[in-house]
Amino acid sequence: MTSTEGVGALFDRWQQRRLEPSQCPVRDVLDRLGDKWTSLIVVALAARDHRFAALHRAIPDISKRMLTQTLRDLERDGLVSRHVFPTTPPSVEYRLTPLGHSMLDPLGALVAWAESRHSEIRTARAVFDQRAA
Amino acid sequence: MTSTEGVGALFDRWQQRRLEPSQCPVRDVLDRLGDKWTSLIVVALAARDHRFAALHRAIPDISKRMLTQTLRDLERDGLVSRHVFPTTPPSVEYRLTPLGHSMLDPLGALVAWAESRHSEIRTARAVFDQRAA
DNA sequence: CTCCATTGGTCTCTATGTGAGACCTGGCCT
DNA sequence: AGGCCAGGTCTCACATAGAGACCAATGGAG
Repeated sequence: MTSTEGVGALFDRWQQRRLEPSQCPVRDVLDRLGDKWTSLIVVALAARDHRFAALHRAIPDISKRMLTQTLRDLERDGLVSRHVFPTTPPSVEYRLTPLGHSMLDPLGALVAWAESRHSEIRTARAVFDQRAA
Repeated sequence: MTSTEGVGALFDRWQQRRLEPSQCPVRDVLDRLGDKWTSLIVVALAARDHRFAALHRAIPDISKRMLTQTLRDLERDGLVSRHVFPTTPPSVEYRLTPLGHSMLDPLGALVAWAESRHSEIRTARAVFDQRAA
């Protein structure tokens, strides 16, 4: 079965379960990727482990508040682990867990899609905006 | 090269380009998937074409406001097409474009990952919440 | 001829989420 | 004693999202 058929079939199963978010793995998981920063942080941590400040430098337009919050959520979901070192001042390193690493293949597929289709999307936007004006 | 290395390498390229969102395909595209409803709508339309009200029934907890807005964004990006039929009252059908269909394979990979890892994530959450309390 | 229901939205108001940036902690160096 | 560092938390202001009333055009019921 292709992924396409798979997604359609999955949708029908959702319908049967009436899309209760707590029952639906996809809602549960895509809602997390469905925030502005999660995937960006995962990709940054895929490249290498990062300390808090380094992560903030890597993704300059996230606020400390959201960085903390997103990291906590990722930690809670078991995708990221947090390691405190007793230096002074204490330093904290964030790493992908094996579970986090297991997400990189599918996420990579999406990223590859994004790269290959980007120009097509930008063209579509330009056409749409042209037509609107 | 594995997707993992691919994602890491991509990250380094982002760093070089300083992550300017308009220059970065991944920001550009993941920001769109990074809203609460886009992927859900794409998956619904993957199963079959939908009219506005049917889509609203399929995803009951989206507001009309956000449904309209998300559909417009998807249309603008060329992932979804809008077809108006001159019935009375006029009916509108939404369909995935070929570009939209091309996203289903990578999206399906992510969905499959979500399904297979869901119980692991739920366990991790329970452990984290336990520890916090 | 009037009244109502229908579809695909838009509008307004409120609630929630996000960002900016000040502040905190506490040990070390000068 | 004063200032610095990392890794946060806190508060306030603003942007975004949700709920639900409202709308326009038409066809059918009475």
